[in-house]
Amino acid sequence: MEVPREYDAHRVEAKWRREWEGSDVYAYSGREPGYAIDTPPPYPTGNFHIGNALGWCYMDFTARYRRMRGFDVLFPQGWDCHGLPTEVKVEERHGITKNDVPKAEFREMCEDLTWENIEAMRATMRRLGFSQDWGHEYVTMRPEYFAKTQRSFVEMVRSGDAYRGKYPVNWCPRCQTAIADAEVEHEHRDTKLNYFYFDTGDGGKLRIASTRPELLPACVGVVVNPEDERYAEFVGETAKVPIFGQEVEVFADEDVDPGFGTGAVMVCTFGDKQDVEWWAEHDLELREAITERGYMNTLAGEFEGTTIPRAKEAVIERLDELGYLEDEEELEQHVGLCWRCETPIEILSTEQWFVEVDSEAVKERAAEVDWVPSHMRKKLDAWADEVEWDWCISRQRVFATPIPVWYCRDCGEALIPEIEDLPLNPLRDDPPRPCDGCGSTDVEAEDDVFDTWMDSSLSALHVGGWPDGFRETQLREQGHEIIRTWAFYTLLRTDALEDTVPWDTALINGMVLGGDGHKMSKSRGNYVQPEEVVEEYSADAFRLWAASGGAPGSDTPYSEREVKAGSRFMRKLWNLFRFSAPHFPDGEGGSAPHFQKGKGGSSPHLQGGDSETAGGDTSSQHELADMDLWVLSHLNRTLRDVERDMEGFQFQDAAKRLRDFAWDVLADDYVELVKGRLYSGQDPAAGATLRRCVDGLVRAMAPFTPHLCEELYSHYGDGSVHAAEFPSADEDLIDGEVEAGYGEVVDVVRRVRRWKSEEGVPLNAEVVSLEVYGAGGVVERNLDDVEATLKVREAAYRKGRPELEERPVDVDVDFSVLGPALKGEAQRAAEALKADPDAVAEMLEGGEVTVELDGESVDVPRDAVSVVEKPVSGGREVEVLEAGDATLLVSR
RNA sequence: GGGUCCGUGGUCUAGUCGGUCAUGACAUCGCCUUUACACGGCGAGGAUCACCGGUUCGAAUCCGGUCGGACCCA
Repeated sequence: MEVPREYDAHRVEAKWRREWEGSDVYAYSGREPGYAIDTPPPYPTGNFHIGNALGWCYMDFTARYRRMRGFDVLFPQGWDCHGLPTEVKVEERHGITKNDVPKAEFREMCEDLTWENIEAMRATMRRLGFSQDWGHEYVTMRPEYFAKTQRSFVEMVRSGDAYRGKYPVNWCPRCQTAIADAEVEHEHRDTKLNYFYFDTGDGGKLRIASTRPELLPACVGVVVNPEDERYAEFVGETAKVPIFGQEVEVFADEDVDPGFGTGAVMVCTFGDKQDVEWWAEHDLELREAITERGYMNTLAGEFEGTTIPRAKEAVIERLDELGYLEDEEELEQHVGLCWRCETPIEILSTEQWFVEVDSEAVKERAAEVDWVPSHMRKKLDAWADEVEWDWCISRQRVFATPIPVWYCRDCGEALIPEIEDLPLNPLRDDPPRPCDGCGSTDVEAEDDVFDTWMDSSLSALHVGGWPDGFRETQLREQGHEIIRTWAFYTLLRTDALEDTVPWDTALINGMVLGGDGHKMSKSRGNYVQPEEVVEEYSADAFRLWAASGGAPGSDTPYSEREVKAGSRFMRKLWNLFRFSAPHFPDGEGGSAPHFQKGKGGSSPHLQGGDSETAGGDTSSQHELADMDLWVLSHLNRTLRDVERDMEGFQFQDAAKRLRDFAWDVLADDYVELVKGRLYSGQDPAAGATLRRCVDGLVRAMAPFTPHLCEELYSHYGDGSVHAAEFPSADEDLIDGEVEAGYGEVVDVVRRVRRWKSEEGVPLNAEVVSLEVYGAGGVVERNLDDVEATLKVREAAYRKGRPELEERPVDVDVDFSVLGPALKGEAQRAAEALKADPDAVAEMLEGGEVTVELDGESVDVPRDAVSVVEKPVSGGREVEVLEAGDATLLVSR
């Protein structure tokens, strides 16, 4: 195998990217067992950002791992196209507003922009090496998809889960559309609390405080706390609204905070959600003074046609002129804003379609899902408890799925199409039949469209095969900031439509933080683009950062250092492979050598070649050395733990384990120890063991660093590593005794190497003699390894201790024994024992161990203490080293 | 204001159903060119485990509080 000296990540990654695009390694074919991922369909902004990339890395690790585990993985990519941001971009780009051109033409412009943006994001995804099956891509603006959105609506109307009605909704005056609770953001704004009064019948004054005096024309009542004695006399009376003159009733409600303002509140339709509650509960009149465009209407009289902020100023001015205004004070207020344009929202009562929200049902479904990390479910539950209104699904926009409904002009009934009529656009298509109610053919098309979440909340259903049957998907991956929207709506819709859960597991990623500790965002300027990282380092290095940056769910600081560390590890693997490959046994294809723990008492063997066919071929069996068993135990222990980590989506643990094995165990210890045997050329077990370890690493790392591992694996000439089997642990080879036994040899070698380093002696300088005292039998029979690795002319194994004076220097106390035995005395007893190691040593030899505390002799359990002895060389020209329990005498 | 998570060497981080001496990476410093790798190896220094209190023989770990941060919500 010819392995180039340097790993050229850019060349290699480009090569395999091309290769994979032309192959079907990632294609889903429907074989069992299946593993379906409900990949998020991102909004096609054209920018696949680093936060997206983190989540996609998690999915890709899982997809690749599952494929190697034999699952037929469905890793599709969707695009959640509809929505206002694209409309706004299109308006900017063409210098128009959506009303300047026919809707169909505007929609086409939106589609064009969307395709461009999708292509840009696809390129980034490919560049990062994600293994989606592009044959299963879906695009929500395509009729094939939005027919499903429409169908889901029709089904939910029929089942009573969706309905139409006139209710107060959140309204954005700028976007001129209704929006859902989940789309309302909140912000602190400085405003003024205005104190003024209403005249009451007998010449009295009812003082109220309001932040929204411009809503006086919409005032339909005044409410006070029933306990508030100041206002007891007014309850049931009427008051006259200043300027506008309507008489409104004063009533009592416990929800009024007597401590805020004057304790008397005016109820307007609608200032806020509290108004809506009072309005509904006390059956008040509906007086709306604000238009859908955010201007005052005719009810506002002289203020008609002004904007809300201007009306506010003008009304305050007029109140002042008329002598009603008494005071103003600064107030920090919480304002609801449109999530998209940050315009303060209004609450208007309009005719809309709604989906019924059953928070309890959603929570029950959420409880059936396995959340990783588990606490993320609390976020969903908390939101479910908070939702106040049913989900308003109508939007007064253009670029969205049309609501497939007509309304009868004669009897007003809604005409809902049949499933087979879908997809359709009522503005373009003829109604399929006359009105169901009166048979009239005079119908009017609905020109509202659906909330985009109506499309995207079907993603799991779509991936799971709906409406042609539905099979739960295995994995949903998303960020925790959209639990209240996407996760919530998806659970709700899957429950309503299929009476089940959308996914087995919800894996939630944290935010990617910038250098300032805040979530990375363009507006903060703490932003790094994934392409930049890939350009400077590599996709694989970026992926290693994503894997090891933190546990899924926790926020992960982006760290260039981590990316660099990843590159360095990749280089280590490359060099490890380059060193090892020439020593791999000849004539073997892709299968790594198979090892067998010896049966019937014989020692473990390995078999060269293809394990399936070489089962009885004893001629190719080689006897494994202790060091081989040692490293194989470590390897298999690592693989066992890695499997557990991958199953639990703990990528950072898996990556760290593999790194530790590769670097600390395999490269730093085993490779150094095995060199002697490799160079002798007489020991096929050495190369085979090395092969097995390297092969296990290459396969196990493949989900994380697919390009590097594909390149390495290609040297075997056995196809794609991504079609290979994930290395499973051979439990028989995991043996703590083997690890401990040969571990002593490793300790000896490390200690002497360190000594050489401390002495400033080159590592390959010869050591004249080495005597090892007090080590186990494994060290005795592996002295050759020690000699070869350390260049020792002659190593000797000795029983017992060297003839050196040994002096007790310290006492080790085992608190897990001493603590329970002596309770409160433990700490002092330990101090007393440590103070006199000689005495303790003597007592241990004699039998009973006691300690004097306050003049009293206290018994100490023998196994709670052990004496630490230090050998003291008696003037000999040797160096005395400690390696674990062994004592080494070296001379040079 | 509420919820969730978090606060460990200069930086990032492991450990958190308690057991003396706290893990690793990056950075810093010292030594070493040994036929995979000097973008390497071997070492060294560096942490009152945010703070206060409690439980306990014993707390980074459990409990309560304080302060600080992030995200979400009001």
